[in-house]
Amino acid sequence: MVKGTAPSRHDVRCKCQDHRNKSNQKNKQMQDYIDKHFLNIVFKSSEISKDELSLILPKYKRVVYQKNDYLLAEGQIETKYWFVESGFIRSYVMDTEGNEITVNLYASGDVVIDYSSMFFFLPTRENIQVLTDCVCWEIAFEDFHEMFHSIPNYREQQKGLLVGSYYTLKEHYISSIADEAKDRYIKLVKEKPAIAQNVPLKYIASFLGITDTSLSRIRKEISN
Amino acid sequence: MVKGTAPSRHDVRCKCQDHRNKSNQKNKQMQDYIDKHFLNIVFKSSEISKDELSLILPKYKRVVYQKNDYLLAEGQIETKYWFVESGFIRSYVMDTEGNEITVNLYASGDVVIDYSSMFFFLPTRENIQVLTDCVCWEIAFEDFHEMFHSIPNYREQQKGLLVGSYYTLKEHYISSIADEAKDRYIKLVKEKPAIAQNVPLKYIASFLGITDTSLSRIRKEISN
DNA sequence: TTAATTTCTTGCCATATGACAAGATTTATT
DNA sequence: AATAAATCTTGTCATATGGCAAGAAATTAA
Repeated sequence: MVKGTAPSRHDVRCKCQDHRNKSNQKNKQMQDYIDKHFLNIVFKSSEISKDELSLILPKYKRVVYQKNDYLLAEGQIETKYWFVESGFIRSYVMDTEGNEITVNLYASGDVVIDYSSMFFFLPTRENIQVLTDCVCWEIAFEDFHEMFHSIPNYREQQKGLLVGSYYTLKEHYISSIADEAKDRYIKLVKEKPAIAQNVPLKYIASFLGITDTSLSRIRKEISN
Repeated sequence: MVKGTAPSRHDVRCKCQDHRNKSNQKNKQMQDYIDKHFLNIVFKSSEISKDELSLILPKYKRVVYQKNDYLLAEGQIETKYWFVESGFIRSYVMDTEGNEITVNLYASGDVVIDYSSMFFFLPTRENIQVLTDCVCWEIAFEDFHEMFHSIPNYREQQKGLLVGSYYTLKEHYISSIADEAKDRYIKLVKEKPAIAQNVPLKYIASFLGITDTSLSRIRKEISN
């Protein structure tokens, strides 16, 4: 988690364009760049080769956000998305009475994206706000789109992300119907301990579909 | 809706392979085949051309299911998916106490698919059961996969379906948290009147995350 | 047509969770 | 360090929904 003197998001650009040519020296630099890259972790379980990575990684830009910054606000059209390297992020929508409903909570390794806005060019309903200072890796939709069609392994990997998001959402939804609040909270603590420990209770409660009052009581009950 | 003397699902195969060659006569047949094809409706809002349709449509097979048939049962790996032409379908999972929880209800024009099973080759948690006699258009995963990579317009269209499913699920989930049961039911009646009218109350109730008792009371309240 | 299922409604009571508000505790700001 | 703000806990009471069970209504089977 970056604190205090973190550069503003506008200063931070990855200078990786330089790396893209053929001398051995540069190849070695690229190799090193890939190995040390945070996204190496994200991509390494896919079929994507080193050569492909050298095309893909430079498209991702390291960006630092400061607490309370918005990655996206209601009404905007999403033209990029993010991988979280460090920090915590929430997304929320407003219900008819003006309450903020937490739709998702993100931590290191997660993908932050509003698929429907990005793929359908629709104004988003979601507000995506950084809860602590954050380091993210951002990619523009055009770059994503170009690589999605030109690099089959990237396409498969990204399709996997989308399906994974769908799966996670469905499991969460089913749990919200089938399990009672206490069990949902226990599940969250087990599966996402970092979030359970670092995100304010009211956002977790809303994510679980209950009030902060209820969650506080549940916590008390569990600790006994 | 097909009834009574409907042929069993095993008899029904589309004989469309025959259409794929070049004589004018055959071209005319193909044109006619495309124009009258149910899936023409599904694809016509995409960028897919007639030529591409002549490659795509023959991969979809017309299948008839009879009331209470299962398209997919828990533990199986999904190797195909369906478009619904007519009839009503439910998908459900079992919760820890053995209750059936309706995850989705499908009607004409909908896509029936368990993305996570199909794309990750995982045994599904879902049971997909036909509630009335049904006509569906089935496509095998291999065919989908081949066309997904070889026909960019098809890929975009199918990506759109996936994103659309994600969007629908998210809206439904948000509604389950933000709106009370009565409003959710009213929304269903407005957005999917065919389902509200034709699917037994207990499945609708479960889909809305409440009991049939509650939904019955809500109905009464609304009618007053 | 009659019987057997399935589906839907309704009453009674229990309970999980919400709404509101007051304090306590922790964190941020000056 | 002092003050302010945000976060968390806890009490009281209200209410939406669940669990169970009985009966009515509709659909299906014999």
